[in-house]
Amino acid sequence: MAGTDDSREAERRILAQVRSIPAGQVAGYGEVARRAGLPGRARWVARLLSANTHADLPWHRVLRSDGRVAFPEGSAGYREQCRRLRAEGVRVEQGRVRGQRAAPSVDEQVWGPA
DNA sequence: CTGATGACTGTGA
DNA sequence: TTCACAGCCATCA
Repeated sequence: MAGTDDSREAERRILAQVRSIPAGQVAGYGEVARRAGLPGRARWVARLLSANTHADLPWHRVLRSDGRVAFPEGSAGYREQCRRLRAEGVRVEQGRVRGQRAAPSVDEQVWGPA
C-alpha cells in the first residue's frame, strides 16, 4: 500500500497545494506537483485526485498543462468539473478554460508568482 | 522482475 | 489547433 511515511507526507503536501488554489483560479497537475516539491509527479497528482474526491477538495480547479479538462468530453467527470468551474466564474468553452492559465507564464517562472 | 495502466507533459509534424 | 509518439512515475497483476 505505499503507506510509507515519505509518501504520506508527499500526498499531504500535494493535497494541501490543491486546497490552496483560490476559487475562480486554476492550476496544472504538473504545477501542483512542482509547488509541492515533487517535480515530474503530475500523474501521481491525478491518481490522488481520483482517489480523493472529497467535497472539501477543489479537484475541479486542476487542469492539464494545456488548460483543458483532463476528462473525455461528455463523461460525468468532465461535466461535473465544467459545472463547478463555471459556478466559480471561470469561463469554460469546449472543455477549455479561457481567461485563466493552467501553466505559469514565463514571467512567473523568472520573477515568481504575483 | 516484466508489462500494463492512467484525471500527465513536452516535442514535432 | 490537432494528432501521434515517447518519456515519466507510482501502482498493480
